[in-house]
Amino acid sequence: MTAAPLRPPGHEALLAAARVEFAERGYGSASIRDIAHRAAVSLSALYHYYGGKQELLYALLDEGMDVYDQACDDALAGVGDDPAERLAALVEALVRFRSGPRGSSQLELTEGRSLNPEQHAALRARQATATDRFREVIADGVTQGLFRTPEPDDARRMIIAACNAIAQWYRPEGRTPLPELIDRYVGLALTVVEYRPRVPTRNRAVSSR
Amino acid sequence: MTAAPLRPPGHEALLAAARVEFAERGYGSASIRDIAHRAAVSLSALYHYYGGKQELLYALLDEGMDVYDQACDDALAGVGDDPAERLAALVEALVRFRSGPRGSSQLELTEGRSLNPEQHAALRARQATATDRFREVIADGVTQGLFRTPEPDDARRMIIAACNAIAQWYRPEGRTPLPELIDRYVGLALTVVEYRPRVPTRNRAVSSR
Amino acid sequence: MTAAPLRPPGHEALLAAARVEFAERGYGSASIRDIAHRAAVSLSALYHYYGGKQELLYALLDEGMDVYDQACDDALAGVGDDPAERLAALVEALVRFRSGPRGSSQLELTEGRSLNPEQHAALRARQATATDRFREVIADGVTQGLFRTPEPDDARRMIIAACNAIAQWYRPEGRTPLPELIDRYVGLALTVVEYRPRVPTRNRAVSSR
Amino acid sequence: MTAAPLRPPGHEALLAAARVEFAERGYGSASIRDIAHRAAVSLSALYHYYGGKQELLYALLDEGMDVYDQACDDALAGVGDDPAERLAALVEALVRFRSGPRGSSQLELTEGRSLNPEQHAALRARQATATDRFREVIADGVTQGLFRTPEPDDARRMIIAACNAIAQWYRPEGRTPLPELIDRYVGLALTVVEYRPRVPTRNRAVSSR
DNA sequence: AATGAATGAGAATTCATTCAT
DNA sequence: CATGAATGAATTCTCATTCAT
Repeated sequence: MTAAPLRPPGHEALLAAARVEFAERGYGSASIRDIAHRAAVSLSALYHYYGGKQELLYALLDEGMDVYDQACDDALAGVGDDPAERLAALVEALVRFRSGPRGSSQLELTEGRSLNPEQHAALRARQATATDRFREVIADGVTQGLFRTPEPDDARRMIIAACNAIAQWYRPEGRTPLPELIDRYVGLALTVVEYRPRVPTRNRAVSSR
Repeated sequence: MTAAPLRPPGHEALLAAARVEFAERGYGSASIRDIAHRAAVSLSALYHYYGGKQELLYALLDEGMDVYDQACDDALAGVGDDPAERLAALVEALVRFRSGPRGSSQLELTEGRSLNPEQHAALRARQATATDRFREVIADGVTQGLFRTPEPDDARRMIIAACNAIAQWYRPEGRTPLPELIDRYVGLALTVVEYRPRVPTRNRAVSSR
Repeated sequence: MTAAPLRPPGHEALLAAARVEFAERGYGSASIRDIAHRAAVSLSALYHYYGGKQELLYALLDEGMDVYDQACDDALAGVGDDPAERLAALVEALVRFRSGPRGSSQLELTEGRSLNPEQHAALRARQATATDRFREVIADGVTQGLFRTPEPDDARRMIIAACNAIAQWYRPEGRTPLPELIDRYVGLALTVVEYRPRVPTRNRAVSSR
Repeated sequence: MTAAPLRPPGHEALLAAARVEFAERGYGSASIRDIAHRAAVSLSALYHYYGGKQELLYALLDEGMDVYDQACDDALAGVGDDPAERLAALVEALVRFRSGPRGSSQLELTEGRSLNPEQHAALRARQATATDRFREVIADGVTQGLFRTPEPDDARRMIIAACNAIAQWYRPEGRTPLPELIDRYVGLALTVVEYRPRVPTRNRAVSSR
């Protein structure tokens, strides 16, 4: 006797197929038949698992947020309190997400409009949470005098927009290795917030005498 | 006496209506009936002017590029040779475009996929031209030692992505006046390219003695 | 001052274009725009000359009957009273017509249904006249004992059907020269009516002694 | 207990309705809505069964060929080797087909142009097979000296054209009983090929002495 | 006389969804 | 649980025709 999988076997394939079709054609032009076909699943099975096209899209976007949230949490858990370190961790998580399969389509950014109001609201709440992670880290840095940017909101938007845009041009088979890409975007982010590292404590103590 | 418009009167309304519908619902979900209705034009008239839905989208995106290209040319014509000045001019043009009605939807970025291959290629060619304007200015700045960024490509992508993203959140009726927004994004752009102004020649001459 | 042509210059080209389009696509699938385009005539000009699609079709079929009727009259005028000679003349005229450009499409046979009742009736009246020519000649032959066929109606239908069918397979650029084709179909027609030439009177009188 | 029909119940009605509409109006002028309506079937059901208008036409023509082929096979199976007998059997089958509901419209002859190239080719291949049946029988008769026609191809075309034309004028409710019609067309066919029955062998042997 | 612009009616077709089994 | 058949609503688009000039 084997344990039943939590989700039917078709789910993963279905979500992957939906991601491809929605990304390639857009929600409105994508056909639910093609999605089922691509997933090698009967149309009826799709309707058995999901309530309809919209719900499938929502499940897709929601699962993407799951993955991204988890990645952010993991990244932050691995670093200390330093705002620069934390910002770097967030940027790394976002760059990894945007350069990977789950985030390579900007479905969350563009197809939220195709959800019904409740789904749309729920998605935006999750997105706000994701934005807040950046906002808080940058605010911390500013408070501590490490980030000198006079416009933290613009800086945050710029960083996130830049990372999101990676999905538009980055191809994993290209010549830029991911670690190098991460380094560069972390560097850019720190530039944008105008990061000025603290002078080591010992020196300052000395000079204060 | 004013020059007669080159295009029939319905065109402007039609393109405006199409922009709204495509932006709100996405190409696939937008109905050509609704577009005609919104433009207060008969469906037949729409087909009289444009060959179909795709062609309407193409005309829309193409006209947007016309406006943007013109804005860039005008902006560059008003400044001198200094790379920082020129970059500032380009950023201003892009911010203005993205915060205005023509560029407030990111249709060019997301709905190019809905064009046929020829249209898609034509659009991408125009987009490449637009990108090149930034690339050249940044390259100039780097060559002259004014822009210290080690990764001009990433810097360029970041600046453009940030400006593009303005369309996602900026509302003209909001509290940020456009000139201030421009100032901030110009500042961010110069930060990103790590602009270091040349020391004025006279001072340097004096100190060199 | 030159005499104005009875029909505007576009007429011939228009009818020729209509014949091709109707024959290739069928009345319902043919586009009046394509016809005008093929005739290098503006759509408005077409409507200026003809009342509409149906009227164009009628003019086309009517003109075809003009040509065929004329051909039959000419053929009969060239021969004497002998039923076999007259039948041969009619067959020749029909074979020539069906193998030529005007009759190469069987529009009169198939697209009469697309005419309105009055037009349809008028066309059928002309077709009946054409049929009667054959009927009378065959009846003469039977009366005179030259045609032995017991079923003159079937014989007539067979001859006409066979000649009409030429349009389906004959190609002028093929290897069968038209005169030979005519000979063969005349021969077939005489076989079908079971033609038995009269024995010359003098000989019979001599032999009867 | 009867065998379940291989095709859904709507198919028969749909094909019959399509035959009527296509025959009365022509492919291009016939409306798929009217066909569905006449068959008392929803438009969606029609599309569920057939891929579209063209496919419906193809199914119709193909089914007509099925019926005709079967009729020819049955007719030939019931007679011996004698070319005259075999020709008579083929003529009977064709006259029966053309005077019956399946063949009363000459759709195969006129609307093949409305098929796509593949369908068109497939149909023509079947038509060629049907033609070959006549060709072979006539060739046999000529070889055996029974058919004296000097132009077997023309004779064949004439016979087939004449039988096909029956669809244009024959009405089952008319005064000609079908068996009589068949006799007359068999007689005509034998006349056209110039059939000369073999003199019974015994007599010839006797007389040759 | 001649025409380019405009249009309303209707065409084929697609699609998400439901339902009986 | 799972599915194949069935469907109504909506979509894009074409076309013969008209009309103002």
